[in-house]
Formats: sequence, structure tokens, C-alpha cells
Amino acid sequence: MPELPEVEVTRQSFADRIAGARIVMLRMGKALRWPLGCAPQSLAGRKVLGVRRRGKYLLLDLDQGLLLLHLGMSGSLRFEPAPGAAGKHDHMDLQTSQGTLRLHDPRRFGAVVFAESQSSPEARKLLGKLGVEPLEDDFQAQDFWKALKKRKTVIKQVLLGGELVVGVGNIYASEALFMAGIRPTTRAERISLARATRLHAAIRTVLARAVQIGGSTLKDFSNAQGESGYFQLEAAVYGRQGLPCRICASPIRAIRQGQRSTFFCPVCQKP
DNA sequence: CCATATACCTGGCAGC
DNA sequence: TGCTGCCAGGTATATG
Repeated sequence: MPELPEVEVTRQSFADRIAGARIVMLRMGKALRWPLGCAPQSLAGRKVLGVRRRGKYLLLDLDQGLLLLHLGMSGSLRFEPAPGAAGKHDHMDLQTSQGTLRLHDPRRFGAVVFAESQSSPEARKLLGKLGVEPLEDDFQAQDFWKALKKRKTVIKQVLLGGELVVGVGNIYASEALFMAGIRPTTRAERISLARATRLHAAIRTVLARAVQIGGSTLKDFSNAQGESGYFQLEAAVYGRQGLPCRICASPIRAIRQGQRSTFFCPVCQKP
């Protein structure tokens, strides 16, 4: 479900409320993508220090170790003082002294993994190859361009790969490329410094705006308080196949890249 | 090493 | 109504 904005909005919606809480118990339901990596009851009594985000992962820092959470394609979190009975797709309840963090994930591509530290093998396996954070200062246009020059793959795939820059998923990849005027099928190595600079800015703008209005591009997204910002941000191209481009009115095209849908304007976006 | 395909899993929807 | 096939926000892993 979630790309960087949705994960970040989720984080912001419960980080302050869970910080300082003591874990009462952890209940795991049906298997998620990976096993937890420790006995759930072993976490009882530990303290939640805070919640950080790395790419699309949420990191719950504990006084000893940390929990890595990923929402996969269909996951969402809720944090409530007194949640009702767990439903069919509620696969984790982290009950704490300040409320229960519940993972709802129908497709179960999500994950909850315990790691002793951020540099432990379990953590490095998941976080080790992640690229730079797009909204941080160390995401620089010049570096981005240099890295693009080393990639022969088409630019859309490079963005989705997350080894160069994290957080851009299937929707925001199409949106950012539209904003930058770059055809998704363009090979990364052929993108000029000027265009890479535009793409760099587009990625930041698209993601930052989505965070600002509450991660609302997605149809069924809601934050950990259950608030949704339904479609406040309208997609320029994603899901708009055949509809007129908002800039030039040409029909938006849909293609498949790496088994995923890509949308673009054939006129506004140059190869 | 690089680029691409596959696998994981469930639900919603279009079409018949 | 019920069935079938396709599609969906991600990404580690296998394969060429």
C-alpha cells in the first residue's frame, strides 16, 4: 500500500503517542513475510524509545534492540488505547502501556522483524542496500546524476529499485517522471545533468507534498489514527490511462515495465 | 556484476 | 449469482 509519504505520515501519527511506552505483550498472528526472529514474549517489559523511518521501513527503537516494520503492499497501522477484537487480517498487536499498535495487512507482504541493533545481520539484510533519503539534505542533484550515469536500466526501474534513492514507489515514480518531463522508458545513463536536476527536484516536491497533505494519493490509505486524506492530491498521470493530460490534453498512455503499470504523457515527457 | 523475472498472498473488479 | 482471470501501493531472491 504505502510509499514513502504514507509510511512517514503513519510514523508521524503515532510516534509521539507510543514514545516512552512499556511493552506489555506482543501478539503475532498469521505468518508475515519473515519470521519475527525472537520469541514474542521476550519483548515484554522493554521500553519503546521512539519511531524512525528508513525508506519504507519503520524502526521502533527499544531500550534493547529494535523492531523493523514494513507495510508491504497492503499493510496499515493503527495505534489505539483500547482496540477491539483482532480481525481476520490483523497480524500483529504490540500492546503497550500507552496503547496497542496493530498491523492490518490482508496480503501479508508486510513484516515485523526484531533486531538486536541496527548493525546486526538481520537489520543489515533489510536496510543495508538502501539508497539515500530523498527528503534529506544529502540527496543532491549532482550525486544523483552521477549515479544515474552508471545505470543502463530504464529510469523508472532505477527509481523503483531503491538502491539510489529510497521511498519512490510505483505511483510516485510515474508522477515524478511526469513532473520532470522525462519518459519512463529513458535509460538512466542518458539523462543529462539538467534533466537529472529536474527529476531530483520533482521527486522531492512530489513526496514532500504528499507527506504534507497526509499521504492521500492512495485510495484506501489512512494513518495510525484512522484518518484518511482521500484523494486530496490528484494524480497527474497515475491511473489516468486515456484521459487528457492536465498540461497538453494528449491522452495519457499506460505501459508495463517490469510487470508493473507505468503511466506517462507522450507529449510532455521526452525520451 | 548486471538486468530481468519470479515468488510471496488476498481481495476487488470486469467480463461472461 | 457464480465463476475466471487479471490487477493491486513492495522487494528479496532466483535466473539468465
